[in-house]
Amino acid sequence: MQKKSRNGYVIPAGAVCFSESDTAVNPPIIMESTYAPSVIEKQAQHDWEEQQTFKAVEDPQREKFYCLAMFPYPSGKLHMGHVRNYTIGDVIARHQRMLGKNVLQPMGWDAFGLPAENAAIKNNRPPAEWTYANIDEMRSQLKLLGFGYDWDRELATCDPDYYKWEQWLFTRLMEKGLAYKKRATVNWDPVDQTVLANEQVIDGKGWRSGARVEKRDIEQWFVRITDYAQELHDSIEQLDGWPEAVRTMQRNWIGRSEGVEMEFGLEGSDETLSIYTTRPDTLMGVTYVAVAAEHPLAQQAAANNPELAAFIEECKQGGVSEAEVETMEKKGMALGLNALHPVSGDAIPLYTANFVLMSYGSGAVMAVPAHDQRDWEFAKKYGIAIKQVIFADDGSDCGVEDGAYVEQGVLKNSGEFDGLTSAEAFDAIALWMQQHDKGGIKTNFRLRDWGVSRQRYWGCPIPVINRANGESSAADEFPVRLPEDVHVDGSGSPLKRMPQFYDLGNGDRRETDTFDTFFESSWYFARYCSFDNDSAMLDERANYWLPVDQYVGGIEHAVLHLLYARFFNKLMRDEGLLKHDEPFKRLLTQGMVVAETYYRSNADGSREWFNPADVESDGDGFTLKSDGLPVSAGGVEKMSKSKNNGVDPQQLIDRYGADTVRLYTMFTAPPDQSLEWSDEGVEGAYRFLRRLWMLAANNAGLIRTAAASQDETSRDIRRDLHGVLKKALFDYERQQFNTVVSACMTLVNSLYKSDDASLLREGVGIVLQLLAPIAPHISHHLWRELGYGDDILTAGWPQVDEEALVQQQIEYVTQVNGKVRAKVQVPADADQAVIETLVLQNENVKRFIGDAQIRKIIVVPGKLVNIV
RNA sequence: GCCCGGGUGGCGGAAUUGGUAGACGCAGCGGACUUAAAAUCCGCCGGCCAUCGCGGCCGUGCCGGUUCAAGUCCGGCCCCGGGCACCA
Repeated sequence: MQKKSRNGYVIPAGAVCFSESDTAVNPPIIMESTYAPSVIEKQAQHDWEEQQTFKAVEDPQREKFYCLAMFPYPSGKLHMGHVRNYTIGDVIARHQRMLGKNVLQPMGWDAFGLPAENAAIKNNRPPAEWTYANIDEMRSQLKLLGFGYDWDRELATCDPDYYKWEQWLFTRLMEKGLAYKKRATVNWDPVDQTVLANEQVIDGKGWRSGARVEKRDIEQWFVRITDYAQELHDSIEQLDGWPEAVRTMQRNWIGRSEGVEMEFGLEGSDETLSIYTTRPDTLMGVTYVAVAAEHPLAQQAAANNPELAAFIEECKQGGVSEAEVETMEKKGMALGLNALHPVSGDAIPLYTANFVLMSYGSGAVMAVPAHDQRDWEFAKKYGIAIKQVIFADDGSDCGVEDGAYVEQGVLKNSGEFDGLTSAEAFDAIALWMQQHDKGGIKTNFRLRDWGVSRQRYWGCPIPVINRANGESSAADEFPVRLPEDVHVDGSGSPLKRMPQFYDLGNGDRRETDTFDTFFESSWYFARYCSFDNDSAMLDERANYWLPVDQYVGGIEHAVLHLLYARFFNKLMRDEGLLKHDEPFKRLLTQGMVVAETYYRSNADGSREWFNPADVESDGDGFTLKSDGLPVSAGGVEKMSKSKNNGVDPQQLIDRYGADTVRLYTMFTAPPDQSLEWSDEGVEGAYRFLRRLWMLAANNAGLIRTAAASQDETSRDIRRDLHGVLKKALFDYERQQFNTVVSACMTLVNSLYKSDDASLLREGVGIVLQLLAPIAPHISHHLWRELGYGDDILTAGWPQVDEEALVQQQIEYVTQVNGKVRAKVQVPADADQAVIETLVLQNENVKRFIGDAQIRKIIVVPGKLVNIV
């Protein structure tokens, strides 16, 4: 018996809980009455370390499960986004472990990157030092959160033992012709005399100098991802464990299209201009052809046309990002040259335009103003003819006076192609091109080859030697080690000033560019399997663990990182290093962690941002706690240093413990949605864990000595218990952990109403098991303390007792004309006729039917009746 | 500009995928306990109307449609977020 207050509610029993009737046989069971996370978490983590619980060992006899969360960039301290990401991963890993799988969950560091160089400039310390210090800091924070990693496999991409293998692989790609050099456009800061990342271009200006950014072509290394475009496109089909949105984004990014390639003639020349279009049916409506500003034809025409030369110069202004190119004002200028229409032979004016990209296709596009909106606007602006050749086949309005008609239809004004539908014309024109030796059907991809050269220091050196004779050859020793003792001042890569690095004698120079950091993150998932192999990139162990069964990471990686990793997997497969075709079986893209922002505007228009913790509401506005003066709310944004709206996970762990932080991040939003921070919500999560603790502490004696006896009320509670359990197990399967936590709360609430020992033992056990992946420390502790067993992680997974769910009476929601009018109790075994009779006897139902004729009665078995 | 998501109470969210809208939690209000506060426990909690506590009408960003039945499906808009190839 537990102690009860006068009104019948359980009161905390102090440090000693005992079962009065059993004291003679069993000594009182001592259990701490207050929940002290700092103590039990340290103890649980100690137990796991001592038992080597999370050490992963290959075992072909057991079903494996490889669970991976995207490794962090070591930016300083852990932020809430990390906590969320790694909690989701750990919940899945622990769940699978409890299901009996042989689980691998590793952790490492995506350690190369731009921020280390910026920090180096600011602190005047080498990037390596800053990076390794951050890794140490963040590792210890991850450990405090109790994540079940096999730390033996930890890796950092800036470690030569790691990056030497990607250097080696790159030289293999060079041998296979999959890596090549070509000129490509970068952002150039004319003042700082340095290449800028897109992120460093703000409104077309350099972030430090403020100078107008220019486009500049330089020699760079590329990897032929386009050779794999078709396979990367087709195997998206296999990725049925990925969110549909991500598969669509990847498909669109690769951008497979069927079109026609055709040769346009050039007036007064034997040369031709190759043009690709997905709308060959509009061919007879072409009224101009546009080429990129860097196109040889434009350059040529500019030679004796100063006005054109000035325009081409103007096109060089601004950054290279697609968002910038696509949103700027569309401008162009006639070259004074004509192209010749491949079919009619008519002269077509050539223009150069700032929206045509040299790096995409042939750098030339045919323009059909009548049937393309951008072409239409351009034609209106420059007084170019608009010739309609497609008309609606149902005779509906299809004029082009107010805008382009972009639908498919029937051809007119198209000579021999008149009368064909768009689809027929596609084939007819392709055939015509083929017969006249001027082109034909071609599959095109939007995807471009992967430019991997970066003119930066803190990255993996590209293992290439640039020979005195102008040729490039692969390095033959690995690693090509990046010097770590350097001074970074922002004036370009220090490697370019280090002859001891690049000067190989005889005029041979080591390449000073480094790899895109996506290079490192494209294969780390595989290296975890063969982490200690010093003689090969990968080994057989990779074929045991891979593919990754569950990958977890931010939605912002939906295209680039995931596409490059898929590509690298195929490269490694074709190198004979791996067997499987795809690296990630199942993917969970988690949402961002966001919080309210607050600011004051400075005189110069800039904003000073205040942390939400320092702001309070005064009813109709917000004030800063320190001075009581008003601040403005800036809306909910992703937690960031720049908006000063971050919450430090460390402080929360110190105050509430890791279990509360983990529980809160799982409970407050489903994993794939953005999570809005709330301090009160954390308080609520903590309250729940304390409540669970008290339930256990108050009933420890009952639970430990439970006998199998149950009364009637217990049967009802047990039915609910197993109903909720069923839902929770379903939610685990679909990875909706917020409702798993809800289920646990519901269970604890109903268990508080019972003093049936057997029910309490079963119910508390189920709650602990359901909670074990989410709040592992408290579950680990109580499982042992209440005598369920030694280790909850090896105790199996709870099962629904279907017997317990059986009901005598079922409540039918009864609608009249689709509106709920009653809830009627019906025997579980009633047939349709009985259900209808019972339902029609209900007073409220009768009232709403009145003397209306019943047309139809719809019965959804076990649930609902609708009387029409 | 292009591609992909998302809009449900005061707030975070739930609704087993077309079948009771608002589970669970936060905040708030009322009560119990306390000398008091905190903690804890109990109750109420979308809006409007009505009433003995029966009950009714409206309600899931906006407009329209399909259906016995729509938060869920279809068409058209509005707003917010993510990505756009050198941030990671």
